[in-house]
Amino acid sequence: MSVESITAPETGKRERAKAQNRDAILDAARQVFAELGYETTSVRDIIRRTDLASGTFYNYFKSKEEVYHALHDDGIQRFRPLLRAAREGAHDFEAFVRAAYLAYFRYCATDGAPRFVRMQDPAWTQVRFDTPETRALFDELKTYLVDFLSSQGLGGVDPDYFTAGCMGVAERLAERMMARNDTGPEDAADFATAYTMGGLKGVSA
Amino acid sequence: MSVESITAPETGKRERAKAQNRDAILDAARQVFAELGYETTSVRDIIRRTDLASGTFYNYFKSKEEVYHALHDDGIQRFRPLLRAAREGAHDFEAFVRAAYLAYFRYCATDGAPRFVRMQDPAWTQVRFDTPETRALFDELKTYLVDFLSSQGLGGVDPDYFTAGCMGVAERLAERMMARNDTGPEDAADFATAYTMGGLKGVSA
Amino acid sequence: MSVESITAPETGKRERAKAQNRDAILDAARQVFAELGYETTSVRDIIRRTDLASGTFYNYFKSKEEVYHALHDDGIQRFRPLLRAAREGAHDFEAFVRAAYLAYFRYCATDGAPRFVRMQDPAWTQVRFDTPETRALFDELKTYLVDFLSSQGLGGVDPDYFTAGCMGVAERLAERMMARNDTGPEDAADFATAYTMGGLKGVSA
Amino acid sequence: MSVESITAPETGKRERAKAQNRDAILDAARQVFAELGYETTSVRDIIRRTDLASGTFYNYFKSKEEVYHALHDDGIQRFRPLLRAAREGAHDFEAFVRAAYLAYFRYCATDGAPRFVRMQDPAWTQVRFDTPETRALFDELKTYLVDFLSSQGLGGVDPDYFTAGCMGVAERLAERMMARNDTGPEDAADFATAYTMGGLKGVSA
DNA sequence: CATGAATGAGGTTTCATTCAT
DNA sequence: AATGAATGAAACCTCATTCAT
Repeated sequence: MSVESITAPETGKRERAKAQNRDAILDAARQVFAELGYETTSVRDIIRRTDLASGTFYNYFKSKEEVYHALHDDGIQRFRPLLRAAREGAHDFEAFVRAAYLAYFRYCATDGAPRFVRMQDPAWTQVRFDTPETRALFDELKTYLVDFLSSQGLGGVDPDYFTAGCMGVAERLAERMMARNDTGPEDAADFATAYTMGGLKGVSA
Repeated sequence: MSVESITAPETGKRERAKAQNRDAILDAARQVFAELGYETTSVRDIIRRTDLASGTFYNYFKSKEEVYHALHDDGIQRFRPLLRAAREGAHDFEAFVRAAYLAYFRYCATDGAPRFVRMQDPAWTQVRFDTPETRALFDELKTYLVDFLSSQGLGGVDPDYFTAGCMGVAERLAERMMARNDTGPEDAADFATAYTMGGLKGVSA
Repeated sequence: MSVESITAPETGKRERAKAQNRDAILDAARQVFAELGYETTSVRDIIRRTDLASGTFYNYFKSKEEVYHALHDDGIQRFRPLLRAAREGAHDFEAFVRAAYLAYFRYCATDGAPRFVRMQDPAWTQVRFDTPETRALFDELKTYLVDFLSSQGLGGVDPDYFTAGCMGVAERLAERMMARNDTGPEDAADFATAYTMGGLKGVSA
Repeated sequence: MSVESITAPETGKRERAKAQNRDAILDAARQVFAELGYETTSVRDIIRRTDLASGTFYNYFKSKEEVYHALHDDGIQRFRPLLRAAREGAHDFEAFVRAAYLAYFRYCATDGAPRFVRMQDPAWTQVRFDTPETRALFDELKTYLVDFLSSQGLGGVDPDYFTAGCMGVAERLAERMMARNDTGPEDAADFATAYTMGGLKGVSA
């Protein structure tokens, strides 16, 4: 019996299989949501993409909504460290803003469908849930922004609206960035940073 | 009662009935979508809210998606004249931006339905379709912005990103505005305008 | 337009079809319950015996239990007039008792499975629900018995126990009668009447 | 105790554990059947009430039906010695009848489980299986009754019907006894004995 | 022997849509 | 044009049972 098996007695085959299955379901769900859209996707569609049996789905998730949330929250949990790193690496406001936007656009470009979009003619469907994770991300960003603002004597700016404005810019630019071929995360981050720092004056400079 | 109704009473009644039925379905759909969310709502849920029979639905719409689009596009069609009016009444860029934001926030405040949102604990679901109408609105806004920008010698600004940024700001601020009690369309329009014109410098001025 | 259509405008094809379908489901259910037993039977088993589609079942009944009740209550409703007739035709207690037992045993012998019994090796299952109809039958019988008892100055007999005893005799004898080949409703009614009137003394007389 | 239990102390423990597990399952089943009714209960419901794993169930029973039978037959096996005792303690027919009824009503009052009844509003469901045990009980009772009858020169009484009548009276009175608050096993036994010995004449005496 | 996750058949139920009235 | 019952595909989900650990 190895030391390993003492320190991690729970990591037997069964546990590994469980984690693998859960991940297999999440992966399949990510794909199917991206292809069919959230609404059109059924639980069957998801499990058909795995080599698991239908009943197995219900050992891991209660419903399609629950997988969606898990996926969504996973996404946010992967992004939050990036945001935190942007915060920690940045020593002035503009550097933070740029790093945060860049992190987000890169994340969107590389990470599987951050928003599950059915990109088929004639319509795509986008579903957004407001979960605790979503709100926590919003709040984390707000905190960072407020810190910088108050350190610069800009306490008068409405922090809620400012945070919302930044997120709106990020979301919509990400959407355009991914629809276009002539531009990537760096361009988008440059634009978004200029817009956020100086508005029209910033972007036209 | 008009002459028409005497000579051909059936026709007038019928036509009125037809329009009434269509409207009844749309009204019911608006309510139900708002209550249950788009996904959860079924055609049955919609017709149950009217005093029509299930089959009658199909005399007016082919599917739930079609009603949704009709509702959505109706919303956009109600908004576009407002945007055009903002354009026509404005003689400089900032005046246009302000008027456009104000029109949008007022529209959201009074006609909350276009973004069928289920605001139930603990999550809301927002579904957005990308329809020709949606794209036409985006393009109309882009045209207006480009006109102003080029008239000011700012042709170097990426019009697609700029439009996207403005719409992102509008959408997210609208969301916050409706969630908060301490602020309304005017405040939101002031903030959005300042953000769009001058970014952080604008909003902190 | 005939007089008929005025007096019975509701009796169109549709109404007739509805009644037929309901009956078809009940008939199928009666058969299947008798063959498979209540527990083993599924809603699918029932509709498979009809030429209706699966969904149609749910236009008529909410569940297997509901069909069962309908069937059960139907049975009781068919029996109650027989009991009432026994009461009305009888001028003394013993005549009533005999007529009632005979009606019951005949009813059991002819009417489709009054109790749904799976008579297969190695076990049968008998399910009994206690519904308002069941209780109403018990109460009706009790009323008749009490009337006769009090008219004979036998008010001291516990009417609840007496009624229960008679029903117990009826049920168990019916069961035996149907399991045996050497005896029929008349014999069973004779025996039950003798038992009820005079107990051991009665039956051995 | 054998040498075995010294050299292999595990065996004793294991055997005890085995018996305990079996009993745990039976106890859980008794509860769940009583609460949910036979049909509604699933094997999962039963094992969830124990601290055993689902697979363990199948080391002891093949199916829900088998547990049910075990429980049912257990009940009958607990009752049969009481019936035999009634027989052995009684020196005339009436004494036997009274002792048997009393034993049954007491048994029902204390050991309600044998007739797994779900007494929920508005209906209860009673399931009865006809097993070899059930038939053996019927036959044992019939034997005793026949013995007494023939010893009294009453061979002409139909023993099958007579036994059935007695059992019907017992079952139905037990049901009423348990539903009522004003009466107990002794009253019920008195009534049943009077009914069985003298019918209406008996109970009104 | 106990465990408990995986299995997948099959049950329940909903629902968009059709079509006879 | 309105009705609303019938349809049956297909969704959801449960469950008894197996079997690797």
